[in-house]
Amino acid sequence: MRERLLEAATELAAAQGFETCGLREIAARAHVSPAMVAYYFGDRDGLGEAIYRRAFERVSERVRTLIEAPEFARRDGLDELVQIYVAAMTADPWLPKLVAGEILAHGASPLRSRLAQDLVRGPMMAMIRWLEEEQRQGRLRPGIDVRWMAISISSLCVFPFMILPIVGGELGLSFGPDSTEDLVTHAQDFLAHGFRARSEDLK
Amino acid sequence: MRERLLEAATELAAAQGFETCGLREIAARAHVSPAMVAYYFGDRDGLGEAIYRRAFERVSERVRTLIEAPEFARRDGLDELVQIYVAAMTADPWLPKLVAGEILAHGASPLRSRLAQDLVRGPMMAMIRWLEEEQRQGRLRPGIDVRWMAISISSLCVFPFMILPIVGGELGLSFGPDSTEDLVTHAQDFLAHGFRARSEDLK
DNA sequence: GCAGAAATCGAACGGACGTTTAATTTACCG
DNA sequence: CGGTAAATTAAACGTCCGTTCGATTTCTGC
Repeated sequence: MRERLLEAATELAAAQGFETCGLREIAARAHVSPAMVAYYFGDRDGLGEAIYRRAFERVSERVRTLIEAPEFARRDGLDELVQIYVAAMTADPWLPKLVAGEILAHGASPLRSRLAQDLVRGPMMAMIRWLEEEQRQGRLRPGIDVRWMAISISSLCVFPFMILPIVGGELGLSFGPDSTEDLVTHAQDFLAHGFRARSEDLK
Repeated sequence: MRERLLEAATELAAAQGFETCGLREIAARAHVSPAMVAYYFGDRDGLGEAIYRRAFERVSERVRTLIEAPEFARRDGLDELVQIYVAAMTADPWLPKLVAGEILAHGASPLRSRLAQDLVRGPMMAMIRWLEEEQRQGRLRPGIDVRWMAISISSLCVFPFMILPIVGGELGLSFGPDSTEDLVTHAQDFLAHGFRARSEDLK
């Protein structure tokens, strides 16, 4: 039943934020009594810690696996990077909401800070190091701070998932596989022109 | 005292999310009794509506004013657009959190949906129409959907404000005027290479 | 200066929440 | 089969929250 509780809590936390959903609601969705939360996780915060830890570990694992795959280095890295990001977001639709919740969270929840740190020091640092190597080899434009590059890539791939549910309808960009494919294509094209080195950049 | 309540509630909502701060806390910060909320706004939701309406109206007004300014069309629009976005974000630091809260909000709060719609139909549509005109005149690369262009520009300028408080420390990008300036410079450079038409794009 | 209206307050109410506890069911094993 | 431990529950407890209400203060117009 522990796993059922984690699933229910994750779904509800993604849908409306963990802070706003009650223990009775979570327990009802998991078809157990609210007392099970105390039994398995000690208290409400324990459940919160558990679902955030599980979520971050899953995505961290996925991204790391993809970025360390042997075929990654051989192909066009930028295009691949976009696909990895977007694939991670579509696979776990609650991910952007988790990031959003992280922003809204109270100042210093030590657990969440640590989880965010793990995500940064792991996959994000791997990406930055890869960008550095690409830049050194002349495949990316020189003179750009790779940290800002990494942030821009994240922005292009993550933020649309936040804003599209709000503005997508008005813009005629429905939120489905089609739009996801368009996003990948657009981001790849944008990054190719924005970051990739060109003949005229090399003197 | 009505204004004082709105200010206090906005500050707290930006700091920790409106849902998580109590009426007594808001009232204490405004140096009034909790009963004043009911007196001026009916109930808690009324106060929530009021602060969101005020926030969206202010930013909508600011962006629209800037984008409709006569000197805007004459200068390099892309650079200007980045400055407008970043200026709006730094002027109202709670703005990214408001967007984040919008994402986490319960499915269908009709008010918030309407506010988001106003923001899209106003400033965002103005930006898209301007992009279309620039593209038609050959100053932006052809063949790119201007809607995705607009989303990318928003992403580059807004998302860093969400993610930097989380990962900035680890990356050595402190969150101050310096980093803001770097963000503007980087985004401008990125957009210039990514979207602006070049000689080799024109055949 | 006073009457009436507007503004503000303190205290209390009812409900929801997280948590605890004692009792009951279920599962395991000798 | 029986007994012990784990799992699960229903009910109750104390607390905090949003709200209400009657009383009190402050403003306003005559």
